[in-house]
Amino acid sequence: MNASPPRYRQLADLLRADISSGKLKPGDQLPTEMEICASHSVSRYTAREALRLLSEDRLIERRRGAGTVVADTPAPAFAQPIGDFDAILQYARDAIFALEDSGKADDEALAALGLTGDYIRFSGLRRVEDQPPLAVTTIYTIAAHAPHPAIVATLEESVSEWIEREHSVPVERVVQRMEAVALEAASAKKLGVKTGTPALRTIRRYRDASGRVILLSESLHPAGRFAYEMRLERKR
Amino acid sequence: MNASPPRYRQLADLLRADISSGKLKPGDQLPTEMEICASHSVSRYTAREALRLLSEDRLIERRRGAGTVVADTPAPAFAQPIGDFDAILQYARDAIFALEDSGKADDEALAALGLTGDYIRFSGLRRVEDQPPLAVTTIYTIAAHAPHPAIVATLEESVSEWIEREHSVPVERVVQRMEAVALEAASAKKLGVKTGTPALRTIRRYRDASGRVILLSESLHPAGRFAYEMRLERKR
DNA sequence: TAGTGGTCTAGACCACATG
DNA sequence: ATGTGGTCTAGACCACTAG
Repeated sequence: MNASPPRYRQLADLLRADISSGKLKPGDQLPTEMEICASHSVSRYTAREALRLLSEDRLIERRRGAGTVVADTPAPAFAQPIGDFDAILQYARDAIFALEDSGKADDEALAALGLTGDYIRFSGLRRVEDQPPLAVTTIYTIAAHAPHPAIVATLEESVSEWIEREHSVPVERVVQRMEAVALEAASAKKLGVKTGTPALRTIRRYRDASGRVILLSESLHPAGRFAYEMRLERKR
Repeated sequence: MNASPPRYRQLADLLRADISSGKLKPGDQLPTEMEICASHSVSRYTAREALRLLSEDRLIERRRGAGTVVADTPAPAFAQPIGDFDAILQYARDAIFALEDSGKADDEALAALGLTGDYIRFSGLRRVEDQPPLAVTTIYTIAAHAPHPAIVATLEESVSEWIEREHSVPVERVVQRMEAVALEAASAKKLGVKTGTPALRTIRRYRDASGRVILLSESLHPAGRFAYEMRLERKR
């Protein structure tokens, strides 16, 4: 005999059915937590757990003070178990960026990355204590919003977070690109490996609402020191 | 002024530090919820929210009655648990899998990939018309569910989709891992590049509900022919 | 059987969004 | 000013694991 699923899951399934049946369309308000408590005779905890499930599946979006609405993007077959945007910043928080050099970005390098305009370059190493460096990283920030090098050198957060906070320029979109390359001499030397060693090249472009590239980071992770892992769960 | 983060987040960060510093190693027991409540003077809700964060990051595993342990997957400090399922499948749809060889998988190869049991191996090339091959790909499928080679050779969908459909074995979880490697002679030859050429190595493990690996695919994309791109939008 | 994590209730205060 | 979701407390019972 199967035990019946917990109430918050049954409740989530009811709400989910309202969404997938079209009774609730993208943008529509869901009942508030208190309304759900009353209408289904459950405590707020149970209602919140149900809403959390839908939220993890990206079916709804919740905003304090504003309420809960059906998300625009309809349900994919697979859902991301955790918040994608914050997760991408995880690496920036865990591995410190040891600044080695900075200055105005030269036009040739910018052109190779598809950037035009004035950018400031910050070069350094990603590392964790007592370990060989994980990567050489170069960050280009739009000159108008660039922090002072002394600030970057002591930053606890990522540079993109600093810019968002200090200049109130929200990052709307991040595109990350990964490919294999051979390390050129300069990067290889900094990493303590031979020229030509394979490396995972990761480029992230952070754009604001107008599509302008606020920040671009390029990291070169030598073979064996870094692997990028992502996990996908099938949603129920 | 920055508001301080909620207590459950601070608590999660403390526990996270114990794990990434090595004070708690994979397999070690974490304090129980009640111990955390007592030692940090928080309610059980707060302790549980903290543990939930770590659990979502796959840093710990919790079992009713047994307790909480640090997850085996070591130092995922730099393995980012994020993903976009469409992005993963995009590649399988665009590039056909040209089967070249198949047979029983040998134990040595399986062991290197962390697999045990009977698997069938399918080896081939990923390509698009009139282009040099994008990758050498090897697929291992659990023997009990393996399709006949003749079926694989003409498959329009991915092998994992075939297995799901034919055997009603739903894939519950996919983990994809990417890193840089140097190509060994055999793969380099098939791709028409020199031995030692850098390549992006992509391994995907498809698991069913019980955690068993139904299918594993390994692809080697030589430098310059393939880039993996993912796009993240800010919510809220 | 004792102790764990999973579920659930009934309260409370707060930050924030909207009118 | 009102109401929302976010955080937090202090209880409770249950299903399950392990000694």
